[in-house]
Amino acid sequence: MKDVADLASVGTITVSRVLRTPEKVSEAKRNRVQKAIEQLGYVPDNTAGALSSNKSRVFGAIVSTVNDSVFAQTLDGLSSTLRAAGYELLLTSTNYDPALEEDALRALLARRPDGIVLTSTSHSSGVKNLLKSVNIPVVEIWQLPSQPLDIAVGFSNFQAGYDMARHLIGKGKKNIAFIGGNERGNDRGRRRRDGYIAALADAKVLPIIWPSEEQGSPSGLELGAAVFEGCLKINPAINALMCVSDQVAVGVICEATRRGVEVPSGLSVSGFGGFELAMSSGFDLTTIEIPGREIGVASAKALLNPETARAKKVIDVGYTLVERGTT
Amino acid sequence: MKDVADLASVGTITVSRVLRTPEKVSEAKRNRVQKAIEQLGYVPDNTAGALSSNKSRVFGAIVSTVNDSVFAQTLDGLSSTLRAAGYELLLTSTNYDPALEEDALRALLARRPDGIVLTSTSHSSGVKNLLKSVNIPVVEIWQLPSQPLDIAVGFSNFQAGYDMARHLIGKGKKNIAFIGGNERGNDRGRRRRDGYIAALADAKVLPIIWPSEEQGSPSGLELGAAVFEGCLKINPAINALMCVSDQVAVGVICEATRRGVEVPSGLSVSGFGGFELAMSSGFDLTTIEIPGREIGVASAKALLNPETARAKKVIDVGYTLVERGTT
DNA sequence: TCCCTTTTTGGTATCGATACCACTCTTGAT
DNA sequence: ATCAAGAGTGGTATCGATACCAAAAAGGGA
Repeated sequence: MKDVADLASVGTITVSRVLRTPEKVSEAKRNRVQKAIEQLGYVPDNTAGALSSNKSRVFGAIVSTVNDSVFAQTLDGLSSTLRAAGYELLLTSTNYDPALEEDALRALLARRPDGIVLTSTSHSSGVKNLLKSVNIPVVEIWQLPSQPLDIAVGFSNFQAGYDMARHLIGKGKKNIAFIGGNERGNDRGRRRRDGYIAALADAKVLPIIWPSEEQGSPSGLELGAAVFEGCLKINPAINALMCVSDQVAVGVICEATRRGVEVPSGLSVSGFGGFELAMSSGFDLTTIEIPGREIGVASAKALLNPETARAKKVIDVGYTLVERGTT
Repeated sequence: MKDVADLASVGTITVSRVLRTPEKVSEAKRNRVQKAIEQLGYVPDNTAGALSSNKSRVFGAIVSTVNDSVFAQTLDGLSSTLRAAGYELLLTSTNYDPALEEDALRALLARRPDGIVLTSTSHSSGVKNLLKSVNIPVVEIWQLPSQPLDIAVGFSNFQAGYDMARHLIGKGKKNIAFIGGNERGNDRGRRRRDGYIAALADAKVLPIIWPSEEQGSPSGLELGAAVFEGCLKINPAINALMCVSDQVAVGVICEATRRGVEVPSGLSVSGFGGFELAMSSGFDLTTIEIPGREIGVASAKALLNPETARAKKVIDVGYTLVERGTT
């Protein structure tokens, strides 16, 4: 920076201002500085800037996994929006192990981020204390806790489950089973199921849940395929399956096609997520579409503008029940 | 840090050593320092450390998209391995726009990473110059360029395409079409196609490629479904489809099931990628499995240990042709 | 013309860690 | 007992930017 300043015959502070607040520098000097920067191939050192200004221009994110297409969309929206504003994203994944969260957080905080994004629901007291002590914006995403730590961006899984169940009931189906959602640590799926239970209770219909909590089960597509040997064999009266995810629903549909079961006349199937899988014309799946990318974008805005976001506390991005051919 | 040092009655430098090189501090002082750290809830400031030691303990990654499940696995492997070694990952996505790469790189370099991971193939001269001037390890992943900038970790798309085509030929299929892989900027798909072409040439069979370069086309699952109205209508003799990706292959299989076309007796189908989609018992798809996570892990090791990695220059993680029921 | 306000500019201290060097204290061999 | 080698420890300068303050330059009204 000194070199640039010398070449442009200005003080170092003026170079700094050209980069951070160019409007405060006269046009003549600004141009001279910019030319010098280009000529020397100068790349500013943000670590030094972070130290002196106490602003790192970096945000940290702790996700349970990157390995999920809707999470990926969220990350994408988050990262693009932050980058457009001159910030970067420091990414850490806990691989669904809540015990790693505190370690991961500590490591992130050592990099002095200007804000943190968390995807997990419940936090250890160590995590809460750490977050309290640093006093930076914290955004919890993908769910709407009743007591957000700071700011929350997401949608109501319960309400979405409720709406989908009502949709199936409205189609005249009386024997509706809920498939999946009993994995450890996946309380988003559990809330969808709770919504389903509530909707059926309101309609005075008994809920059917498969697999039960106790039994271990395959997941994703395989679970969908297993439904025919499990759930439907036990209770052949079932004529609608409300699946915890699109993957499960696609598994059901593929297996139904193979067995010659007509969808939706013989069996209605609904999914959840709005992955590419479901949107594709190949399956024509009725599902709940979640604006994954928008969650990322809204979180980024909340981080960049914590005061306005804190006024709302909870930002509901909503969801869309998309009715297609499988119900 | 001063506070910790005072509380433990040692010099600040000893506190630093307890954190970075604990083996160089006597056990008594080390314990005292660690107690003081805990008592004060001290979280070290890495931005300051980065400034003085010229080591940020952060690596940068520029990916074309996070929104792809195998890329996601790679990121996962990368991030976990780095974190286990006390490093973090600064993630940037270019959304498949090569023009953004230089901007993204400049922004990353401002954070003084200890190394960079790139996923794109070809780089502008601006990018090359920037990378040359900083003198840190650079790892290009997911392909094996003949002239790597520094270190490359990946596998040969060409060879994989060649092998799969040979597999289909070995199954006695004579009219094998290659489906997809003509998207702009996706030269990995193109190399698979080149491998296919080479294998057919060796076997003295004419290649059939659909859709052609010129025509726009849907992608993923939809492309697979469209094959029946496009490719197979034009040339009904085709009895094997080698798809550029698992998504396309699954689209083909679903549509085939719907139309009552028997797989593999009437039509063989192969995929590429080894996504969850393909591995699931629901489809039983013959495919090339790519060790996505391993690419991430190997890249992390290369970054952490650039000297040994540079000795190899190119690290081939290979792939596996998994023969299942669709061929 | 002069004085006051506003804009533009630069010097210096500072952020919090580590590098470098110098020093003390062990330990073991002669 | 003496010395050399090595382990353990601390003081001080330093990394490269920005904050803070002060000063200079520019504009504007009387």
